Amino acid sequence: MTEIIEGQAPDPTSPADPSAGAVVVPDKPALEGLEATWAERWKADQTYAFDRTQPRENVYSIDTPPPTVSGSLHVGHVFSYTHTDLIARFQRMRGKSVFYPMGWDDNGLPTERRVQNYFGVRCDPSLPYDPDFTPPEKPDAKKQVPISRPNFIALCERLVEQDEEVFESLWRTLGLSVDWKQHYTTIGAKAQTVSQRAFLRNFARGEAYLQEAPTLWDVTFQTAVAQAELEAREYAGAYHRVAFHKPGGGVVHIETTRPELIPSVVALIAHPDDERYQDLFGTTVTSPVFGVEVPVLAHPLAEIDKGSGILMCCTFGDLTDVTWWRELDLPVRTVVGRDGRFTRETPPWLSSEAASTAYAELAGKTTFSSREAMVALLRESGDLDGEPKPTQRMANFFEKGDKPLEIVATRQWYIRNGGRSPELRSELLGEGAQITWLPGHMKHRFDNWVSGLNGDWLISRQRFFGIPFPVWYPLDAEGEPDYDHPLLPSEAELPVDPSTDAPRGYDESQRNQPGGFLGDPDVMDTWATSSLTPHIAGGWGEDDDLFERVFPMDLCTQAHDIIRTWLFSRVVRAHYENGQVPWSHAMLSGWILDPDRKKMSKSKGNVVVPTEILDKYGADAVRWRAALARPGLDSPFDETQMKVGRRLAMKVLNASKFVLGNVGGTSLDPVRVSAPVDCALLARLAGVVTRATEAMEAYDYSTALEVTEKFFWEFCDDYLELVKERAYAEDGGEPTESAKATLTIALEMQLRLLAPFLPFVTEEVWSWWRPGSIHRSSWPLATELGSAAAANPATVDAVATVLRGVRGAKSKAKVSMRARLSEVRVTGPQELLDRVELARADLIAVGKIDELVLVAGGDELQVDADLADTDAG
RNA sequence: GGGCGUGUAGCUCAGCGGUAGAGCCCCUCGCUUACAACGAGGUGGUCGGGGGUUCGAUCCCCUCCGCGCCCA
Repeated sequence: MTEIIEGQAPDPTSPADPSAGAVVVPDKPALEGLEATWAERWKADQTYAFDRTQPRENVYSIDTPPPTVSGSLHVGHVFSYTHTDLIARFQRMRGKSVFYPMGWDDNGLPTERRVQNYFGVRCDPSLPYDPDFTPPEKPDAKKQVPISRPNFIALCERLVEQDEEVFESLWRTLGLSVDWKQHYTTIGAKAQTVSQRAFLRNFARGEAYLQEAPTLWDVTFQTAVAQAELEAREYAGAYHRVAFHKPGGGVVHIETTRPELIPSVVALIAHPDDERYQDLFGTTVTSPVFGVEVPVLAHPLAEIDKGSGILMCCTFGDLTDVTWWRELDLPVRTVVGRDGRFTRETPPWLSSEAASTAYAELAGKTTFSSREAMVALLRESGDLDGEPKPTQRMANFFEKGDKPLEIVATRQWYIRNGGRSPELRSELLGEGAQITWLPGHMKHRFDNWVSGLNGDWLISRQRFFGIPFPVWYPLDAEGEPDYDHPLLPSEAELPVDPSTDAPRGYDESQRNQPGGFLGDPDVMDTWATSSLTPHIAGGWGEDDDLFERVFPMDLCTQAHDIIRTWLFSRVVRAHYENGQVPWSHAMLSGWILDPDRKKMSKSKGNVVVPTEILDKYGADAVRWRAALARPGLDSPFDETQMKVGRRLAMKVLNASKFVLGNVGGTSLDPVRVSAPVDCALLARLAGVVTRATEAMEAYDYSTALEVTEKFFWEFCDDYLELVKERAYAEDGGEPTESAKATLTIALEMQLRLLAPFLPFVTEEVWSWWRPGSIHRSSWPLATELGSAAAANPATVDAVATVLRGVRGAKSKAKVSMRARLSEVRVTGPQELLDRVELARADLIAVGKIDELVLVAGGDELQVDADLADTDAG
């Protein structure tokens, strides 16, 4: 008996060994329990271990999205991760050493909130690290204990570990062929070091910079928000028609949805072509209530046909205000603070008695309350024309927030992403063109996003749970920070946390002291970390030998909604760090929609929990359904489809039981295949192998499954039925041996074709008589079949047509398939009749036909049958 | 408003220049020694509407309509 060493594919072209060991076929094969059995075995055997001794050309490496561990997974995730696994398994069977790591995204807001609630703590970066800290025994969400950032991160890691176990178990049940030894997290020391090192290099090369500028600000989360995190939503508001006063008397009306910002007005603006305001351009007007003098200016972004055509620019009400501020060189007049409330102190430009009295009505209020107060003031002064008219306006929201974003001037870290540089934009578009997009049209989304960028990538967040910036600022004698000369660690010192570590040359006692230092309190945005997943997973800077074997990667897979974030940001970082794209292929999966074609989301309550569906139908069935969803196409979730996948898995078990158990097929030697119809079947199979292989090579897993599955059902329904009698014959000699060998060869090859899709059931059957794991065996080649497949596959069709005709006749006569037929007449062109003749004996036996007559005539095969008398009626 | 995609049997989807396909659903029959949580057979469509190119269009071009996503 031949032992096959793991990792070494059996050589199917060698003469089949009849001694391939005992065939053990269960009496009643079942799908239940296969996931548990094989997931455990694969883990123990390290079936999917990455062989890092292989050179780059023998490696296939994959960058797959690290799931947010504090979130929950739904069927959509299960589908798209399956798509990745189909490719991974195919490449592994093609002989590649597959680098398929799994990461956990435990960085960012969702985890932060979960830790706060779970442990009853909150992060206060100003506190020192307490090595002996233990969280409160009875967490009280209302009395959260303040702790240092390192303590907070330690708790996050503790919690995340539990989440990760649940996730890993789900992925193992689903059969993802991940190498679990390669796993990483986005908050761990490795990710911190990589993120900080990349940041230091970006800074050294001038790609990262610190700037005080108007920033989109979420008042709920108290943090800056990047362009990629915006979501435009309809927001109920009202147009207020408000009078500004001309110097010589008379008024000009503007319409605004945000009258509360009148105290911060810096100009009125109309379109340069707007006839109505030509006389006003270059003059000044005074604001109602506050009496502040502002210029009337012209700018093409003002829309002539919207409202009165003229509007007020406040710094800052929206992003257009930022453009005007920049392009028209306007002053900054900030009234809304970071907490979303109007500043308590009266701003200097409102120093007149009337203005400061009026402002007192707004100070300290939320934008909502101050709007009411402002409207009252306008009514009082008579500057509100008519009543506010309700409207829906589009406002920018943080995708996780529920209040419209404000714009405040803050100091933030940015990475240049082309938003302010046409040259860089075109370089990045050029990088996008290097990637093979699957499907191709997804490139447009990338191009559109890059072309539409209007500012650099804001990477700092005023949060706690994230990767800190490795930066301190020296404090001068007055205790004022010098932001122009940040203190940086060396790469060897990484990772650092400036909230607890002191910069080189200082000690902890100098923290926040005049002449001392100040740690940068901010953390990196979660995308700033995950933009480096190929580097984190690939050991960049720590294990360069590994990195060179896996980078640039072959494939990135993800859903299409994060092209603008995750995909784009990785292109930016690899462009800077490696001067190339991070992967050659990007495969975008669609979404799973609920039956009403709405995207599944937790808030809608239409999420299908993956564990339920896996329990109910089995992993192979769920994977089968996932494989039907082609790259980039959304597909509605339909449970009835899972049943079809389950039936296929069941059929694999039963057909295998027939071939290996009942018929007792063992030989894989194509030389034993002699009957013409058997050769034709193998010829057809050779064609299937070729087409399935081409499809898989083109990442078209759906087509590969389709052609394989179609053949499999025909194999079961037609061929297997046709040769049943011959295969069962006890002293059938060569014809029987031919049938048995054909059945066995075809089954074995089909198992390998199906292995990426149905890893559990194919492995189960493989284990009945083949050594090793099917997942380390080789992807089939048409040439394995040799001359046995050198026949015309059309014979299979001709014979199957007759077989179906015979069945149809019996079905029409409403008799059992076992009923005898006294005579069957087949008419058709001679060429086809010759093919039917090749399987005469099989047809007679399986159809229980007394006499089979072939009559030339007509263009296609027609079958007529007479029932034998005994069975008629 | 701009961009991308999509509209084929009741449902989910293939096909993309040469007489409409699959699975599910539905109907009928059948327990035949792989499979009754099964098998066999069958019904079902003016390929979104309208123009055009072509000997011929579901497929190519134009236009309109519906739906989805991305960006304004």
